[in-house]
Amino acid sequence: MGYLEAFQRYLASEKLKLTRQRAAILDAIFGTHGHFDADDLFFVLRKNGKRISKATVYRTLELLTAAGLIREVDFGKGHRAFEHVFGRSHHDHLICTSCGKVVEFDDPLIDELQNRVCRRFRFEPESHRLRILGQCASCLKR
Amino acid sequence: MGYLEAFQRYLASEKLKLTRQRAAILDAIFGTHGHFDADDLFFVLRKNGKRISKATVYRTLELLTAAGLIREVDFGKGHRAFEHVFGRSHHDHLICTSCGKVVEFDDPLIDELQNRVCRRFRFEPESHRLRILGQCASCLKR
DNA sequence: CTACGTGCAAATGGTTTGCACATAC
DNA sequence: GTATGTGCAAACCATTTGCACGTAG
Repeated sequence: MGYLEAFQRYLASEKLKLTRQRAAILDAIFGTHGHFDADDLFFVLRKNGKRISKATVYRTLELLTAAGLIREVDFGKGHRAFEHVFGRSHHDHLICTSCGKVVEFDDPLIDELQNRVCRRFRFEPESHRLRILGQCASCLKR
Repeated sequence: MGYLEAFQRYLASEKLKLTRQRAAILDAIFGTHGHFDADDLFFVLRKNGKRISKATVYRTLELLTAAGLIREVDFGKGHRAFEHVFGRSHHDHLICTSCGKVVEFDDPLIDELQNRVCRRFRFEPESHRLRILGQCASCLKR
């Protein structure tokens, strides 16, 4: 199942419509890799000749988050960034505090930790967000 | 060493001054527990008869973060929240996605994980932020 | 004394919203 | 046909900033 189909299912289940704007935004998102924000998307769309208002971009980002196709990530800064969820496996982030480089990683230890902590406090685990901060090899050399 | 002394040291090292406003903000912060934002602080100060402008509150929060006495935490929402660092040991957060309750925890496994990941990607670890999301016991009962 | 700090009010900037018009189903 | 969606511009709102005045060291 592709991302478009997944989105259509969500839209149908909520009695919402698939518009040309929403399809274009979806393509723009899954046509690129890595993290993006509303502004990035707005300019990618414009470069492709799609003139879609920022209001619509924001509204669609919210929709896609609710649909579980993307999720919000937070690397500080003063604005929101997002990343793909659909078609991607779980991962966390390692961030260089000097140059801002972001490396994605996955380590099974985190699940063990998550379960242990949840058991201890009687929570039902859903997900987690782990950011490790440090300096990358090239920044260390300088 | 108390938090005031720690702050004074930082100020002196940066050739900055300890004003009555800064002292009042510091007291307001360490006189309460838990997380807070600029607005909370502004109203606590006002309740105590201290009329300090929000601009100064924001400027002081930045200063205290730089001094390592507090740190920014992020629980979503559209604004910044902070928590004490001074006098507190390291911990991470377990957050209930239903009621928003925040539980602080510490588990040594996270250090092992942090070191392992950093070794793998040749990073020098500095710190991490882990949030585990789930449902708390009382929300599960409902 | 004088460099640093404060309050005020205005500016900022990402995000949201009201509304008239457009369109998917 | 009609409920939903879009574009636009205005509104929002937390945060930041310029500037004249205040004050710690």
